[in-house]
This record gives sequence, C-alpha cells and structure tokens, in this order.
Amino acid sequence: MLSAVKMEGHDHAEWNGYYGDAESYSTFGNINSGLGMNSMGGYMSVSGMSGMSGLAGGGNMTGSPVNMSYMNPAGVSHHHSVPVMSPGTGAMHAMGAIPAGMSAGGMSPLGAQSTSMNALTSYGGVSVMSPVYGQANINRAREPPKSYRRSYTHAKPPYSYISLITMALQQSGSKMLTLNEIYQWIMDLFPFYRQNQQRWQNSIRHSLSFNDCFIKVPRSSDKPGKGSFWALHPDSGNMFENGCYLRRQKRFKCEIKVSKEPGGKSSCEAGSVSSTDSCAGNESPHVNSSPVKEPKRAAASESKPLRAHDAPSPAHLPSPTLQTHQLFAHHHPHSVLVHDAHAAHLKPEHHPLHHHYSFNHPFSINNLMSSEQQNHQHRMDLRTYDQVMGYGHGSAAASGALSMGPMSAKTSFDASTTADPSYYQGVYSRPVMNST
DNA sequence: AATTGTTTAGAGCCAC
DNA sequence: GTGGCTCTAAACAATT
Repeated sequence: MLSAVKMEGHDHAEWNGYYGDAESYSTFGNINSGLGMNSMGGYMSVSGMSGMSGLAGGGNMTGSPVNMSYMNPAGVSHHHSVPVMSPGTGAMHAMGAIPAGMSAGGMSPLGAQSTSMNALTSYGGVSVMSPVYGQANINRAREPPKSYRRSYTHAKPPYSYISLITMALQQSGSKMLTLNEIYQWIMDLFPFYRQNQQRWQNSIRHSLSFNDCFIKVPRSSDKPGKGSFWALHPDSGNMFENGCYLRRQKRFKCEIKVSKEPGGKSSCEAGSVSSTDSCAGNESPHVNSSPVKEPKRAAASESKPLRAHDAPSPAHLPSPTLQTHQLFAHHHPHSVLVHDAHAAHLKPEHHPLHHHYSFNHPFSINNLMSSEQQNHQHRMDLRTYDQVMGYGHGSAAASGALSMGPMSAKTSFDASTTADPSYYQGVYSRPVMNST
C-alpha cells in the first residue's frame, strides 16, 4: 500500500521527503533563523510560541520544532494586493494560517482569523490567502520558484480524514454534502487525493459511517440521487479544539444508542428527536471529562439510515438544507437553532448549524468566510494547494476551509491570541490536548 | 455494474 | 502496558 505520507505528521522522513529540502525554510529567512527551526527538515514543532504575529516581525520562536512546512509565515505577505481568497479575508492573520487553539472560539483550521491580512500572499498581483499548505508562499513572493515546489503539491495534507470531512461539511453552504461531493471537495483542494482514490475514499466512507460525529441525512423526495447527505452531528462541535487536525482531542460519540425506534435508527441519528443528553460531544468540558468507552457500533440493522418515512415529512423538507435544519432543530433544542426553516434557508447566517458552529467549531466556515460570500465563493475563492502554491493553472477549485475569512465578532484575536502555539504544535507536531 | 454505506480487523502512533 | 484515535483493507449489503 502506498501510503504515502503518514498522516499524523510524525513521519519525519516522509515529510522531509516532501518538504525537506524544500524551503527549508531558509527562505523564511529571519523567521527560520533564530527560530531554531529545525533540524527536522521542515518538520518543526513549536512550543511556546506566543504570538505568531511575532513571526512576521521576526518573532521569536524558539524552542521546539514546528513544522514550518505547512506554515504560512505571516507577515511576509503583501498587504496591498487584492485578496482573491476568501471573502472576508480581510482578516487574516499572520501565521494565522493556522488556527491556534480552537478553543479560542472557533478558529479556522488553516486559516487565520484575525483581523489583519498579514497572511495574504501575493501571486502576480493577486493575493491569496495561504492555506496552511501554502506556507511556501511567502518564499515565493520573495524568491523565484524553485524546483522543490513540485514536491509540495502532492504532499499528503496534515489532516485526518475526519478533519477533512469536517472541513468539507463546514464549508458547504447547506452544511451537508453527499459522499461524492465530499470526495470532490477533498480532491479539489488537495491534489494529493487525486491519486489512489479507491484507498482514501474507502477510508472516507469508513470514517463517515464509523464516527458518530457524522450523521446521514436522507435525501428529500425532490432531490433524488444516490446516497444520502452527510452532515456534522450538531453536538460534535469542538472536536479539534486542541488545534490538531490530525487527531481529535476526543472522539465524538453518542454514548447512548439505546433509544432505537422500530425503524432501527439510533438516538443520535439525524431525525432523532431524543434529547441531546443522549449524546456526548466534545463541546462541553463536562462531557469530555468522562468519556464512555465507545460501544461497538450498533449492528447494521440498528443503524439504518434515516428513511423518508422516518424523517420529517418530505413535504416539510423541501431541501436538504431544511432537512438538517429541522432535524437538528429537533435534536438540539437547546442550541441556538432557528426554527424558521425558510428564513434560515434564505439567510445562511441564520442557519442553525451556522449558529451552532459559529462560536465553537474549529472548522466553522462561518469564521472563515462571511455568510453571504460563502456560497458564492464556495468554489472560487479557495485554491487548491498547488494553485496557492503557485503551481496551478486552472481555475480556483474548492473553497473553503483553508481560506481565511473574517472572524466572528467574538473571535477577534489579536496577533498573540491567534498565534497560539498549541496549534502549531498540535497540527504539525502532535496534538496538544488542551491548550487552556 | 457502480456507487454508497456498514462492519470487522489489524496496525501504527501517541498519551497517560 | 493500555487505551484511544486514525488509517487501511476488505467483505458484504443496499441502492441507483
């Protein structure tokens, strides 16, 4: 099996292979030097970096290694160019490209979320946010292209399948996607996944089925097609609050799956009207505190997807969006769910899920992109890894999670806040189990 | 037939 | 060492 690059970013050898000689960050110049970056050939982890903004100014990263490979040293960008990336990019943060502690309140995964556009990198007059993957951008802005670029392009992203799925779902306007759409999103964004599709797609399917944080939403009668829609469980919120996209802080799971209905659906499936208490998420410290060993998933017969007759009447679910909306509304009575499906449909920012994740979900696209722009730019503002890196030729591919967007009001970090070292440490090195 | 979804199993890595 | 999380492979069922 191929297997390329070990996911968890622990495989230094592989990372080195992809990024090692690469910039190695010599181009980071001041950043690297003095930062003590490392000997790991592009695989660094930083600990105790406070204030990435400092990076821009030559902050002082000392200490532990940081995987600069995927870092987007901020500050090196060109602030005057016109951002093409995500809407609302207005606020990108320097290193921001990397979410510091998700716990901070919804950081964008790769993106930055601050209020300064430091991270923008200019490519031929056009600035694009550099996703975490695009860290090399900075260099590019300063130096001519180098041969090593090629290696970056198809490097395996430092995200687990779960985080990729989560990002995909988060960036979708309706907060739900079909399996194929998820595949496409991933491939659009990460060239690496255009290869060996059978392998990773099998893993994606497995992740969707196996992880309780993903729920299946049946298609409405007016949207026939193959496969159901997948959405994030409303209570799955901060799965990556530790800032590590390779490994969740705690696996989200439904603790109780006993309330099976005749149809066989579990209490945590979409459409369930059972109390949210039946499910354990990661958004609450309480819940996290006492994880219950996940019982083997219910037998197939007990976890049948919600069928049309199980779900709310199709008549009331004109669109998938509304379906989830209502489903979640039922499921999550205590959250800020909007029951006016119509309104929610028209105004994404009012979407229940939108609300739900806007304040605490690490991949909250809401924190990345403005609601209005989100849908429109969905497939335009985000560039594929290679495009960001300056290798792509085609049109921008996916949107998304990698693009930086405006932060929610509550998340107006200052440089130091955004630069939570734990993020880097987590994503590039190893998970930081609770930055706070 | 192809795609989608479920489940089982094993292995690697990491935190405790 | 143990347990948790993730990745991968594979078998199988269901659906389109």
